[in-house]
Amino acid sequence: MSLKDLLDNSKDKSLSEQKWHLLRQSIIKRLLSGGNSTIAELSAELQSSVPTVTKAVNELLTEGYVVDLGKITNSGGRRPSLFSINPTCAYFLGVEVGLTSMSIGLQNIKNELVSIELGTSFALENTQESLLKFCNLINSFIEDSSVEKRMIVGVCINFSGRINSMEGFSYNYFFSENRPLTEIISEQLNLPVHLENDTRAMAFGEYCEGVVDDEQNIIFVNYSWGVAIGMITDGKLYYGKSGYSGEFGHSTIFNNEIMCQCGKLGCLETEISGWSLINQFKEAIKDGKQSKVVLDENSPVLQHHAIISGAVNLEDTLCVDLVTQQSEKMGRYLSILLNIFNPDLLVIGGDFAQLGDYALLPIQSALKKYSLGLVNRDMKLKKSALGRRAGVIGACCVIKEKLLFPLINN
Amino acid sequence: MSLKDLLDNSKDKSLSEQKWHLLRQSIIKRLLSGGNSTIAELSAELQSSVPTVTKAVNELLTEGYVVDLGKITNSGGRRPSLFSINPTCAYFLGVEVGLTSMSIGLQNIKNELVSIELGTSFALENTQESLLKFCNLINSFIEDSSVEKRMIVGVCINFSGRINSMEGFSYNYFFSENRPLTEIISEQLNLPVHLENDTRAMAFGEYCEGVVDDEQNIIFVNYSWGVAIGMITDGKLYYGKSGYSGEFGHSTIFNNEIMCQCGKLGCLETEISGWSLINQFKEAIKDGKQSKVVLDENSPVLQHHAIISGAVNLEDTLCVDLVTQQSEKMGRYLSILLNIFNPDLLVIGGDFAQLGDYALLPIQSALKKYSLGLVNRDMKLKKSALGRRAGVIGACCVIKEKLLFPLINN
DNA sequence: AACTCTTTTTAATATTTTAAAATAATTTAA
DNA sequence: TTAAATTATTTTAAAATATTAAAAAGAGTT
Repeated sequence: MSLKDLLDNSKDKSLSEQKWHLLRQSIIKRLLSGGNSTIAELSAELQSSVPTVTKAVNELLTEGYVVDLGKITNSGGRRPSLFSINPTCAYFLGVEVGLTSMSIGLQNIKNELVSIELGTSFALENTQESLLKFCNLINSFIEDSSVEKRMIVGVCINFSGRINSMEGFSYNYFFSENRPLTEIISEQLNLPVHLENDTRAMAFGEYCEGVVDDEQNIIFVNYSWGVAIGMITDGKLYYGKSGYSGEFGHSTIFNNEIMCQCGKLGCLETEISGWSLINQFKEAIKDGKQSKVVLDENSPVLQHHAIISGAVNLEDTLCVDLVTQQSEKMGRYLSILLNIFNPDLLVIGGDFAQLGDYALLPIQSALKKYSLGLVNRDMKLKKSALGRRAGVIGACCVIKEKLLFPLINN
Repeated sequence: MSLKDLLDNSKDKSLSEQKWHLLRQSIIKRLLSGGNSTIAELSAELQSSVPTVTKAVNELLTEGYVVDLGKITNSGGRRPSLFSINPTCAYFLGVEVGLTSMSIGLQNIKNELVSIELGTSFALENTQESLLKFCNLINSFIEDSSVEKRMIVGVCINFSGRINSMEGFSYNYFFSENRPLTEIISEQLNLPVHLENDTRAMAFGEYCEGVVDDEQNIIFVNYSWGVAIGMITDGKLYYGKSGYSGEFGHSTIFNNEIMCQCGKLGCLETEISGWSLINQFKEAIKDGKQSKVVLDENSPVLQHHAIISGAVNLEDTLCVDLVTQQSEKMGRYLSILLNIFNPDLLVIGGDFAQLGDYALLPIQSALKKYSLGLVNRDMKLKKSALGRRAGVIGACCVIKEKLLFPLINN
């Protein structure tokens, strides 16, 4: 029993075999998206007769894809059996890689988190050794988990740098000119591998298991060290042509002379981002402002966390002022996106989401001020619900979506 | 023979009737999207046997939905019959309303323009009389056309003001609090009516019949009196929550003190738009600049056209300078959209598209300068192919899509 | 004119649906 | 409380429908 034959859509079958295969897929699809169902419900929705559906469900039952949850009560009459996807029939692995640490998580097919490991220390370098170390850490995680490796059907790895999801190439880290990185890692793990942009994965995580209810048009802002957005349009993750969409942080917005990490002048990130926050903090101290927070000169990332924590935990005036100013600016420029997208929901995620209302309220008021009323009234503003687990959970959801796509979109 | 029963998806049929209905729909769908087909092709793609498909096609043939185009040659063997949608089996009406004129067009189901009337003078006012006049003009157009009214299956009307496509309400023109405007017009025309944003319709027109080849992620810029964008994401027209998406022109971009037509300060339109072009022209004349163009003080819209025509037809230095400056600015701010969308294609439409390279080249160079290289390399920049017919043709395509949606998405 | 390739038709086979009967549980009424 | 009526699922077998595979037909090629 493996998902592979269920997903296999090769055409080396006779017509009636293909149709039977399609029916089985439709049942799985229905159970995945619509939750548990009775035979009668499946029959009505899949436009197949009760005897046919019964036969197919029994087949899936003995193969282990589906489990019988027992009889349920209804408004009189014979009680039907309720069927569900067997949650242990497939698992999905999600990995998030940072510069100094990585996180790994494992979910079953019902999106239930089986195991998660956040912030394992790992030095991301552009070497063969680093790549092997990376793969070994993942393999160890799998061995330590309670799940048999053969039950894992795929892996999604999030990178913050430039990657091409479609072709499986990574440009900033683990770069390899000839072969797609996915192929190399796949060889080490012996599992299908998909590369994903970290912000996009976070957005999808919030969509599947986070703060999103029924909203179908969503902008997720990853407001952290840098700034990027992930978009869900009409209920589908948006990629753009090559999967580079969402680079909001490198929009040329300001006429300042600050050089961005990307090399251009005046990017949004030069005034609105974790790294610019540090510069603003240092500038203020130089100007004689006082603060309870002392920065660790060795680690920029720790500095960024210290300022955010200074605002939310210590209520340090300077930190609060700085994040408020930034957030209001962020709101002003997010209003451009609001006017363009008319979204149902705007989610603030990333490290700045920890600030809660310190970030959300200035953003909200700036949105009110700068966006069109009609568009602003249509939208809800919320904070990420998954926090720092968003990336890993999102990765698990992404690889599930990718692998089950032929099944889900038919 | 009317499309209605073919589109009818009501569930008051037996299972086998429903399935048969679905097969017929699938054949029509295939012929609409994939072009003409033989029975063998249909059989392979629809996963039904040749005898079954033959029976269904023969049924559609006698009902008049499908026509036999005769035998075609292939690589030896018996020559198959090629089948096509009957182009006269359904017609779609598109209407574009401006403040002083309107345009109407009629297309058949194969997107062939049967009749078009551009720039019929009509004064758009918020009165009952104006609305009745409007409907009468449409009814006259239909009578004057060679097509029987009963063969027209729906109407799409484009407005430039705020409208809610989903609910059928118009806010700026023909406003009615209680009943959706679509309902009122529908009563007068005795046809199903859909309201659409003009820029979105233009974008869809270019997608279906204009400059778009196979691109699936497209930004269409309606660069005219105002500025708005229409988006196609993953091959589908994007609306947002209520259909207000695309309001790029009212993004707060500048820190100037110019009041926009929308009432806010610093909108993109205050420096980049047809109406701002007039102000810039007058300002320049006041500063002593020379120009061959003399503006008609009575009509702002004519002024706007005069300056654009001055640049493209007279090669007037001032006009060329102004549109070049504006276009470069436009390119700079479009680069934000590029970074966010990573589109395959950026289409410049609206009145400024008449400028050709006077507009396109400055936009292109600014895009190159301000957008991310990766994203810029992914994109093609093109000029609208449909010109001022984009709105009407787009409207026809939109109403066809709306009505055939259940058929197309199954 | 025979051969090859492909579509179309035909008839046998297989599958699915339909409808009726059986089962099972709840609701109502005596 | 108990039994009948009601509601709804499940099973069964007959009927309807679609598929398969073989044969026929059509059209070009050797």
